[in-house]
Amino acid sequence: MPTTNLDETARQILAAASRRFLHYGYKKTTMSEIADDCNMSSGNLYRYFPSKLDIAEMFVRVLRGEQVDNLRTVLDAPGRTAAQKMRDFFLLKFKLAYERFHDNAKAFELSSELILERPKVALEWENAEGRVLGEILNEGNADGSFAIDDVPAITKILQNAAYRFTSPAVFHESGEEMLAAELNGVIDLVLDGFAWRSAHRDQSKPSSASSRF
Amino acid sequence: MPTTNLDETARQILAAASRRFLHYGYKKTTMSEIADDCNMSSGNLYRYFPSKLDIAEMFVRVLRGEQVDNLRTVLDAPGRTAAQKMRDFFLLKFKLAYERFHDNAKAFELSSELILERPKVALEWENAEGRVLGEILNEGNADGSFAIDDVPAITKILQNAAYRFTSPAVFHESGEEMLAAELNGVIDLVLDGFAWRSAHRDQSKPSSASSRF
DNA sequence: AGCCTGACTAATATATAAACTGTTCAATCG
DNA sequence: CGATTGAACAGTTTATATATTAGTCAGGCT
Repeated sequence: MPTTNLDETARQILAAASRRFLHYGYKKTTMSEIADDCNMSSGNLYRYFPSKLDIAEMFVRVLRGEQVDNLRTVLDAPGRTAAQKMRDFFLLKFKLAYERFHDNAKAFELSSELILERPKVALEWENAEGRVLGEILNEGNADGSFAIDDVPAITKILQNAAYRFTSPAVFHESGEEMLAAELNGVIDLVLDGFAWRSAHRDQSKPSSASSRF
Repeated sequence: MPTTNLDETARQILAAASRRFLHYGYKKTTMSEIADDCNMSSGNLYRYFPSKLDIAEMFVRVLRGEQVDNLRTVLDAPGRTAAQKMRDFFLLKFKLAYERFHDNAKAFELSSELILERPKVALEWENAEGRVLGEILNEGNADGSFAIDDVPAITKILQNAAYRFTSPAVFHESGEEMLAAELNGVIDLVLDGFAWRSAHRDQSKPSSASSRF
């Protein structure tokens, strides 16, 4: 979600609002303040954004677009296997989330507020990141290191398994290094699961699938 | 944490408080009300519990003790492999957490309040459940179906990977069946990881361990 | 006409006062 | 004398009044 399709004035509003959101928090910045920063009246803001929440949504969309672009660079890293890229992906995602939310109450407030009112935005973001992850899996399939038949399903499973390390609510329990080490442990195990499936791709069904109650 | 080491009066207080906590919520039940239910003065409560929060803590300890006992029954299930028991463990844990917190604001409030003020209790609980899970892993090691060298470490990893399905905050996003299916997907993958490690137990190190950044 | 303004309103948030609750402990009871 | 009480206190929650803010729109400006 780039800012290029936005009006010049809209971009100015967004920039002013963003500055205040991060510095003073979402609830503490008023529409009048944003308007003053842009040398316009508060009423005029509504010619460019339907509501204050939509300004926040656009701000978060831009940030998250940048984050997805950032994650996408993992795909282009030369000399890395698909397995390594998968690990890079999750470690980078964890690092970005940790740095954004840890000891940054303002960013956390903005994110919480938006997700509470606009849950769809969070889903879109997860899907966008899932697409990048899916490309990594496809790459592994193509070079023969993976043997994943249902890439979207496995993408979801991986996101679920790493949830603990991407959920901001939990970042205060442990330090960054500790969490990163535990994330690596999960990834190790998942990769070994892939290795097993790759080695047994011809077999009909994994035995574990029949043992659900 | 059984109630048997408690004074008769303490048990009466705990029972009265528990009823009110679940029916009216933690914050809305007063010490006077609990005392009235027990035909005693509010001051007398403090001869049996240091504070209101300690009553809540004891209540949760009892509940969680029962839950751990419940999970432990998975261990005694006859004719189930260690892998099946591991799946049973997590599906049961998920089901218990879901049923307790989904559409039960009072239980959720009590749990949140306690964990906010007494984070240690949550850790103890996680460790107690981890011990049960560890026994399952040991069983798999003993019968040769697993090949886990560091059982406590793998226990932690499994708990991390299943975090999404045990964290009450997230239970409103999807339905129970959907979440259970996704949990099964994670367990499938983890079990395949175990299978791989079991088949390669003689090798020196997994290749994935050297690719961390 | 097409933008833009700023007073206006309903709704939300803040500040203040009143009421209540967790906890203590000197006095009372058995 | 140990067990129990309930008034008293400090801290918190709730209720109320006041102020601010998001969003609207009739009118002014270019």
